[in-house]
Amino acid sequence: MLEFLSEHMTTETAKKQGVFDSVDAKVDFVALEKSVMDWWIANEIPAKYLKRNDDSDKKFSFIDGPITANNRMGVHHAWGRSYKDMFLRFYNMRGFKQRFQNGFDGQGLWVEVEVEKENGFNSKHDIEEYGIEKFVQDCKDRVAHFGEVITEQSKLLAHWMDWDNSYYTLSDENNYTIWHFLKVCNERGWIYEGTDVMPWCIRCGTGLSQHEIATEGYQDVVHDGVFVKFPLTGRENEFLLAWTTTPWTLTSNVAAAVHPDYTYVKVRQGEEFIYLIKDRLSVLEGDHEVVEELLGSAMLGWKYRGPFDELPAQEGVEHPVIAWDEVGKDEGTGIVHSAPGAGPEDFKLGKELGLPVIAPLDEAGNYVDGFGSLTGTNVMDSRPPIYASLKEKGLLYKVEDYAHRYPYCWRCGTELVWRLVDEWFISMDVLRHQMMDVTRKIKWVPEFGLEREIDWLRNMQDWMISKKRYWGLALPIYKCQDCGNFEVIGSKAELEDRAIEGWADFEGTSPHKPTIDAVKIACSKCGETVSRIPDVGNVWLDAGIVPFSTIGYNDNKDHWNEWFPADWISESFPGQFRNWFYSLLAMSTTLENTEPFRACFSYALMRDETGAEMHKSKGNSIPFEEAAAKMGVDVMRWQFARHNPASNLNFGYGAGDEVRRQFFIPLWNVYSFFVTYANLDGWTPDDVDGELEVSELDRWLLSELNALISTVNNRLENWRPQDAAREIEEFVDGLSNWYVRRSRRRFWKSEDDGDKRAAYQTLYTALTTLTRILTPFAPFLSEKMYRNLEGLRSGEAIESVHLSDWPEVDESAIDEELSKATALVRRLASLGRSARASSKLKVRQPLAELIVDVRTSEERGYLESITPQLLDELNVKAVRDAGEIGGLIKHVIKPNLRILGPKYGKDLGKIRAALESIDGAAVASAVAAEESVEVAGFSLSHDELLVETTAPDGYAVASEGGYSAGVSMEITPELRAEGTAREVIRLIQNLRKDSGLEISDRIELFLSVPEDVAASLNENVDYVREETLALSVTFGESPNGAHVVTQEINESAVTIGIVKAG
RNA sequence: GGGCGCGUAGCUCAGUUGGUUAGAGCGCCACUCUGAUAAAGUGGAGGUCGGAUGUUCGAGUCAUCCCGUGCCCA
Repeated sequence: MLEFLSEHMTTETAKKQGVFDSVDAKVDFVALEKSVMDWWIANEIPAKYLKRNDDSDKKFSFIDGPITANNRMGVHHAWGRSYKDMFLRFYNMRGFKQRFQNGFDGQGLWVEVEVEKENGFNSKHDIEEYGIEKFVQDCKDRVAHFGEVITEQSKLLAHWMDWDNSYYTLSDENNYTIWHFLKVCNERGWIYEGTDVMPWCIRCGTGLSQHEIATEGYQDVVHDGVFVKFPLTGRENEFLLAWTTTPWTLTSNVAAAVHPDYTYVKVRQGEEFIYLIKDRLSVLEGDHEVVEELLGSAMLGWKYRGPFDELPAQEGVEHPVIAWDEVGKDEGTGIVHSAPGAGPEDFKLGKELGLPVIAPLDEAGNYVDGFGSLTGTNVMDSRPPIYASLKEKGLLYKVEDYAHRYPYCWRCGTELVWRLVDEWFISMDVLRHQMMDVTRKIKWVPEFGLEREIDWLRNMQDWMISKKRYWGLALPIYKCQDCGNFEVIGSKAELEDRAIEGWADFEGTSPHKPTIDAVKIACSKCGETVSRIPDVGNVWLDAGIVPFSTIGYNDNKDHWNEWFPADWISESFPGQFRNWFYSLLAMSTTLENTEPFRACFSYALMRDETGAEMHKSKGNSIPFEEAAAKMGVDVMRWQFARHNPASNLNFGYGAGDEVRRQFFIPLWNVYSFFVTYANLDGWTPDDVDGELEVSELDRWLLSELNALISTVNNRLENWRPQDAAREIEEFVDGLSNWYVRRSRRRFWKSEDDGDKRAAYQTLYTALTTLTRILTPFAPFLSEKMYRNLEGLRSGEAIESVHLSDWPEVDESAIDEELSKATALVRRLASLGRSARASSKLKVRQPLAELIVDVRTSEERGYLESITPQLLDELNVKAVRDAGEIGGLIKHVIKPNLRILGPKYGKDLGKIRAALESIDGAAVASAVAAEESVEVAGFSLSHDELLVETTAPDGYAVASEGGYSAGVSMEITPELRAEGTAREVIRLIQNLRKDSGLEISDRIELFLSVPEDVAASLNENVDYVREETLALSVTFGESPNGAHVVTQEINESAVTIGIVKAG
């Protein structure tokens, strides 16, 4: 057994000044991060990092998806920003030149809504009263403010971007580049003004595009389901029973739709006859009698009196029964009230049939003229008067609750209505197919992103690009009120060229409302003075153009060619397939017919730790700064990095603590261990004199290290950070729980020999290499370790790990055989411990032998080389291969399926059956002799069979996956004595420690023990002295002043005293 | 109604081209180690891998259908 202390490692050696700053075994990661951050700032490391590869020929082009600068950023943003920072760091350390440009999104309704809230506005009227110019300025100010806030927050995350050069989607360049895009669309004939019934927010006073209400715009609510009687003309006392969930639209009823192929019934209730679909008879109240069945087609062409025929708006309208295939029989009455001015399907149907359109609402949701007493009242208040009117006319059959999903305004939460409006669109007829081709050229991560995007493109309608608001892209569409011609202006210069008035007022301002609207042009068809349409643009135009606007598409084509397309973009996927990814694709396809990015990395949603949605109002959301201050940024980033991005992330402090305890603390312990002993020994990395005795353990660690670099490279290159992080975790586990544990005595021992120097050299190499691999994931800790291990030591060293090079793989260091052999030792050692545990025999008690069984002859071949490690790990005196023990044990022969399967196919069944009853011992010896065996008429070679063995009686065995380890349970007197000695040594070591002795202090040892224990100790007295640094061993009472402890060992009371020697 | 995911231990998840007896962490209980020590390790209990059928010598893995769930669309 090695002694771990000696002369020269006495007090004076311990005091020798080490080259590394001492490392506290306890660590406060948050405080550590603060000090690293301060050092970065003081030494301008981020700035140096950004410039690191300015002269490189290799480029990595990242286009940032702009974050909305409308509020503070939250932890869910930190997730995405951590990915961005991670991959950019990886490529920076590998020498790729980058732009590091962050983006802020700033135009659109979301900003308007917040500014309205700040000012207490409730409607567009309030804004107009306040003044559009002031309002727009407030919006700009808000974006500038939150741009700064998010910048500062991001810096806390160690998100290193070129913060002074962030782009804003509200910039002139961005807006004018969109103009160019729109002009190109118009040149291809894709831009048109359409009239349609659109979802409309009466608070915001604007329509919403399909992109905006899909999915997250819906809420589950309960509305009134209203059953209304429509009196049939020419059929006395006969009524259609219609059904609607939007009673306000009854005022605009024009027709009633039935399904021509479904069966309807005529029902008598009292004096009246009611028609409805047969399947929905259950909706009727009270007694009824079916008097007739008829097909829906039989009802076509019937006329009825509308429920609000008295209104001027209804004057002259005839109400027919019409056919519609979409009529369902699962809800309502199978008779659908149709109002082409207030429902999208109704509008489409009405258009086909040439029905009149009655549009009841203005932009604030008030009834327009022609609706009698309803005129001027709001749609949201319309239920009571409408029900009252229907009752009065005897048409209201009943009202009941109806639960359904209904669209709401995604910004302000107001219930939407359907309104007939004129909006501007980009036709997708041609573009959609071109976009699909472009989409297929891109690498989507996760892969199903491709299908999602294609699916959206296949189904999406034309892109509605107009919005009747104030703050946003000024759509450069000029429509002549005289001749109806419209033109799209493609640049500022073109506008100046075409301007016939107002240019002087506009010049010097940004292209926003209201200043842009001072400029008028002359109609190219009729010469009339033409104004811009008042609408602003869809916000996804703003974000979609950035691969053009931010890298010089208009004014520096060389630069643009250098950086376009992006190598990589990254964003959260819910929503982005129809938003940012979509608009990027649309604009790049239109302008260049090519992909705007080569790889798209996307990730799911952040939830709280229990998997619930995070909401400020629910109190389960975590502010970013709080998370940074409580769990630390590295822990947060690691939690992000190790997660599978395709599934939702349950984020929280519990998970963070797990990361800290499972990963960071063991890593820190290794680092702390290294620094402690290197300092104690005065070891430095420059300590290169003398031979190194590189051990197998050293070679193993370096092999694992180089394999790790290679794997991490591969995983990150393929956008799989979670795999990279887990590989690193595996490595750190091996480093901590195998390399360091197995190497401890090499560091403790006295001689300054080649073996010890090799251990230091190896561990140092592993740690310094690991710091670099960790850098993209845990930028603070890696810097801290790097500074101490390398940066502080020499003026020539690169000052920051973030400026250092990513490690190269040394293929020659990778030894797969050794890696497999070591994996086998670890596995067998683990099984051996398991066997010991089941036998209740402590590791401290030496045992005579370990019998191991492995699965393949390849593994059998490793046994000799790993035996010393097994002896040491499991405290046994011998290791035996179960295959050599012949008749003592039972053999089970199994087919090696991986070889036999492809070779024998169906015959494998026969072989298996034969093996069930074969003579195991005979086959085992044949296999051991590498002879072939006859089985079921087939000649199988030794490597086509697997021999499994079980240990004999008297052994405790553990097995798993074809591996077994058994320890002999028989304890001889000699083994017992040694075990006892070990117990006593442990007691002495504890006592030394509790008594405050230095590691290297010598002691006088006094033992007051029963006779049998004394005998055991006498047999092992040299061992006891070496291990405990005892100069003398005395059996008897301890002198006064000795440190004393009494404890029971193997049912005997033992009293030990120690006195520090000399 | 259609498209795309997901479904593996009580919970959260891993499982690379199909291969022998499916793993980890957390939680619970017990134990071990004790000069990395407010760390670490080992064991126990816990799985018909959502279900069925098929392909195959062999299916957690591939195919089809069904169930549940989520997202996207109608």
